[in-house]
Amino acid sequence: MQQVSDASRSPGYDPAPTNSRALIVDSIRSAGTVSRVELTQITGLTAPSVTTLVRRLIDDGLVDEAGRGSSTGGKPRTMLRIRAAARYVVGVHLSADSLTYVLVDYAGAVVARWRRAGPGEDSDPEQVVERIATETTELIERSGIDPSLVLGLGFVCPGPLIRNRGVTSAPPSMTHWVGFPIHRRLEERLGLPALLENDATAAAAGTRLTTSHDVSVMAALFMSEGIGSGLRLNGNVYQGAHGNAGEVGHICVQIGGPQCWCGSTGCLEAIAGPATVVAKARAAGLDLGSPRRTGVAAFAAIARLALTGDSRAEAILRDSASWLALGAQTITNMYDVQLLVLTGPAFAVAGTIYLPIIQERILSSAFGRAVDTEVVLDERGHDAAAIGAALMMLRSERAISA
Amino acid sequence: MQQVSDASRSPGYDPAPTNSRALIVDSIRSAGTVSRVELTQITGLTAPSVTTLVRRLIDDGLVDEAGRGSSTGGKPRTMLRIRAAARYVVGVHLSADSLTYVLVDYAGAVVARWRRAGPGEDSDPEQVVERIATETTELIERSGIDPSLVLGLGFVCPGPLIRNRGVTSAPPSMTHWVGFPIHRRLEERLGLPALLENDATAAAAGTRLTTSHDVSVMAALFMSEGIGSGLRLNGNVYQGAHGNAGEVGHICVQIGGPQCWCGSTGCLEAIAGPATVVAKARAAGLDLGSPRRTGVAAFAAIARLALTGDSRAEAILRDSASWLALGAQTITNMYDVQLLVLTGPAFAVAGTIYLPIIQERILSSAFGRAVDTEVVLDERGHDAAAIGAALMMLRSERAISA
DNA sequence: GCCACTATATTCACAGACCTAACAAACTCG
DNA sequence: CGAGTTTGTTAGGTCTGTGAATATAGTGGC
Repeated sequence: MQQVSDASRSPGYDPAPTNSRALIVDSIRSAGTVSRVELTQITGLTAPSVTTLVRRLIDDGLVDEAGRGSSTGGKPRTMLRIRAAARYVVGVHLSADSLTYVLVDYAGAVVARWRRAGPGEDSDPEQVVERIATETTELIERSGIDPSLVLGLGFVCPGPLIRNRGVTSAPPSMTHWVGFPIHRRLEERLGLPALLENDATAAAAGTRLTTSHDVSVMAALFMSEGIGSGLRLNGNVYQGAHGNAGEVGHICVQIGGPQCWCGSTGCLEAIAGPATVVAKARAAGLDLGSPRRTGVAAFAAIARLALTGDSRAEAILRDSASWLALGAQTITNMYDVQLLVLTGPAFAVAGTIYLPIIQERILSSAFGRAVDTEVVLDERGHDAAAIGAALMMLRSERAISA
Repeated sequence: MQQVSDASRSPGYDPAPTNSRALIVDSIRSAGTVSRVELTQITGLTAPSVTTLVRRLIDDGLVDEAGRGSSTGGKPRTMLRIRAAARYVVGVHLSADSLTYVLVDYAGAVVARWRRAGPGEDSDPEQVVERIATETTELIERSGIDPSLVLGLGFVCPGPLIRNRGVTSAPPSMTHWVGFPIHRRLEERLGLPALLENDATAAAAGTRLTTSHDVSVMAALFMSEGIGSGLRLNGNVYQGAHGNAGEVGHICVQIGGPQCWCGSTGCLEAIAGPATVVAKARAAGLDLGSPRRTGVAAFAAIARLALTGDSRAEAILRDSASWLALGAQTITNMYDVQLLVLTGPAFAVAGTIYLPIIQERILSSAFGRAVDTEVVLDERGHDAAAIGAALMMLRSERAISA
C-alpha cells in the first residue's frame, strides 16, 4: 500500500485504515460476531475480498468461526468473531491520586483491572517508571496469559503533552515531570512498544458505543483531576497538531474569572473542576473524611454526600454541572458530534448529578435540538482512559500483523 | 481503489486522498512548481509511480513540464506545474448583503471575481437561483474561457446546514430559506455539479498558506454577518457529523448574556458579532452613512471611522475584538491548530484592529505559548469563502478525471 | 574536450490487492 | 425431493505500485 506519506499523516487523526485487513479486524471487533456477507456491507469490500482476508485472519489465528447464523431462506451465515486470546494489550492511566491498569484482550474486552494509589504530587519519574513496569509485569503474570502475546502498552496521563517529542509537559500537579519521556522509558524497561496519550483523548477511544444508530463522530467529556475532552471520528481519535486537542478545561467561560494554574483566567477547570469543587465544599464545612484526602477521592466524597441528601453538597455539584454544561455546549458546537459521552473517574461517581443538567443545556441549545445530539454517561468511567489507551494500541499497525 | 466504504467516510472529513493521482495533483498545485524527485518525497510514492502518474497527467493535459531546475551536481530536475487552463471552477458566496463570485483556474488561482449586492433578507429562493445561474453564466462568458472546461460550482452561505439532506436550515436572516435544496436546484439549472458548504468551513479551505513551516492543521476564524470557524486537516476540511462543525459564534461566553437569534443566550455572535457592533455604534450616535446600510457594509463603515481616528468606533471594535479573542482561544484549545487565520468580509476591513488583540490573547494563554500557534490575517478575506468553495470543488473526484 | 561522477528520470518484469463472473454449498419451502 | 435463495468460494483479469537495472543530462577533474 503506502499511498500516503508519513508527512501528510502527521496530525495524528489517522485517516481510517487504508488497510483492508485492519478494516476487517476493526469491523469484526466492533460488531462482536458477524458473517462475511455483513462484512461486505460494513466495509464496502467485495465478497471475494472478504473471503480472502478472513481466511488469512483465521490462518493467522486472529479470527475464529463461531457457528452458524439462522437461515433467511438460503445458506445460513457463518459467523465470525475475534479470537480474544490471540493478543493482549495493557492500558495504564496515571494521575496524581490513582494509577489504573487494565489488561485487554484482542476482542477489546477487559480481562483484568487493577487500581492502585497514585504516586502523589512529588513522585520521582524514574521511580514511577520502575513501579509501573513492575506492576505491569505483575498484572500480566497474575492473569496467567502468555507474556509474549502482549502487544504493547498504552500509557495515558493528564494533558497537555508534546506529542512529537513524546514528552509530558506541564501537567497540573506534576510540573517536575516536564520533559520526561515516560513512554520511551517504559519501552526500554519493558521491552514493549508504548504509546503516550492524554487521558481525555484516550477516554474517547475507550468508550463503548451502545447507542442504537450508527455513530461515526463522537466526543468524550472527561473529568478526572482536570477537565478535558476527546474527539473520535470513525474509531480514530483526533489529536490535533501537537496532541492537545479538546482542552475544554481551559476555554474561558468567564471574563475576569479566577486564575487558573495554566496561566489564563476564567478557565472552565478553574471555575468548576474537581479541585475547585473540593475547595468549595471544604469552605462550606462539609466533612470529606480525612483532611488529607484530595483529588478525585475527595470529589467522590462530595458526590456521595449529595446522593445521600446533603443539599449543600448537591448545590455545589449542580453549580459545577451548569458550567460543565457550557463546556459540553462548546464541544457540540465546535465538533458537531452525534454523541457526547460523560466519562472519567469524576463522572463515575457524580455522573448522575451532572448528566441531566448537561443534557438539558445541549437539548435546549438551538443547534443541539436541530441536529439531535445524544448525551450519555459511560458506565466504565473510572477505567475509560486506561481502556482507551489499551484500545488505541490494539488498533495500531502491529496489532494486525500475522 | 475503493478500499473504504462510503459508510465509514460519512463524517465528511475526507481522509487524505486514497487516490495517488489526486495526491500528485494536490501536491503539484500546492507547491506551484516541483520536480518528480520532490514529488516522491512529498507523496511517499516511488519514483516509477511518480513517473507513470505524471506522464498520464501530462497526457491528459492537466499538468505541464515547466523548464529545468538548476543542477545540484547531476541531471537537473524537470519542473512540473499544473496546467492552469485545463479546468475551471466557480465559487459563489451568498449572504444577505452581498453575492460574491469567483472563477478559479485549475492551478487554484482566481482568474475573475465579481461582487454584487446581496439579494437581501426577503429574497425568494427560486429567484436567487435564477439570478445566480444567470450571473454565473455571465461570469464565465465574460472571462472568455471555454464553458465546457468548467467543472462545477461551489456554493456557500452562512451555516448551519443540514448536509445530508443538502438543505439550508435556519440561517440568521433567511429563515424562509429553510429546507430549500439550493445546490440541487443550481445543478439542475446550470447542468453542473454543485457543492453546498457553510461559509466558515469553505473559508478554511480557501486560505492560502503562506507560512514558513509546514502547516497540516489550521483553522479559519470567519466573520461575515455572523461568526464561524472552519478546521482544515491536510487540506481536507472537517465538517462534523451534520456539516456544522466550528460554530464558534454560538458558544456561550457569558452566563446570562444577551439573547441570540439561535435561541440560546450569551453567544459570542450575540455579544460581539457585526450586527451587535453596528447596533452599538448606532446607539453611540456614530454616522454610518445611509441608515439603510446594514450588515457588513455598516460594519465596514465603523472600521473606517476607527482607522481614521474615531475613538468611539475604535473602542466598540476593540471590545468586540476582546470577545473574539476568547473565541479564538476556544478554537486553539479545542482544535490544537498550528495556524489560525482571520478571514471573511468583516475582517477584510477591520482585521488590523482585531488581529493584535486576538494574537495577544492566544500568545498569552499558556497552551498557546507552549505550542506556538500562529495567528495571521488573510489578505483575501472578502473572497475567502467563495474561493474556498471553488477549491473544494477543485479537489473533488471528478476534478482529476481525464 | 574527454572522462568519471552524480542526480534525475524511465523502462521492465513482477507482486499483490481487489474486482467481475462463474460456480459451489447449504439451507427453506412447496 | 428438487427449485429457489442466500452465502461463500474459485478463477481470471486489471490496475497500482515496487525493485532492479538503465537511460539521460548535467558537473567537475585533468
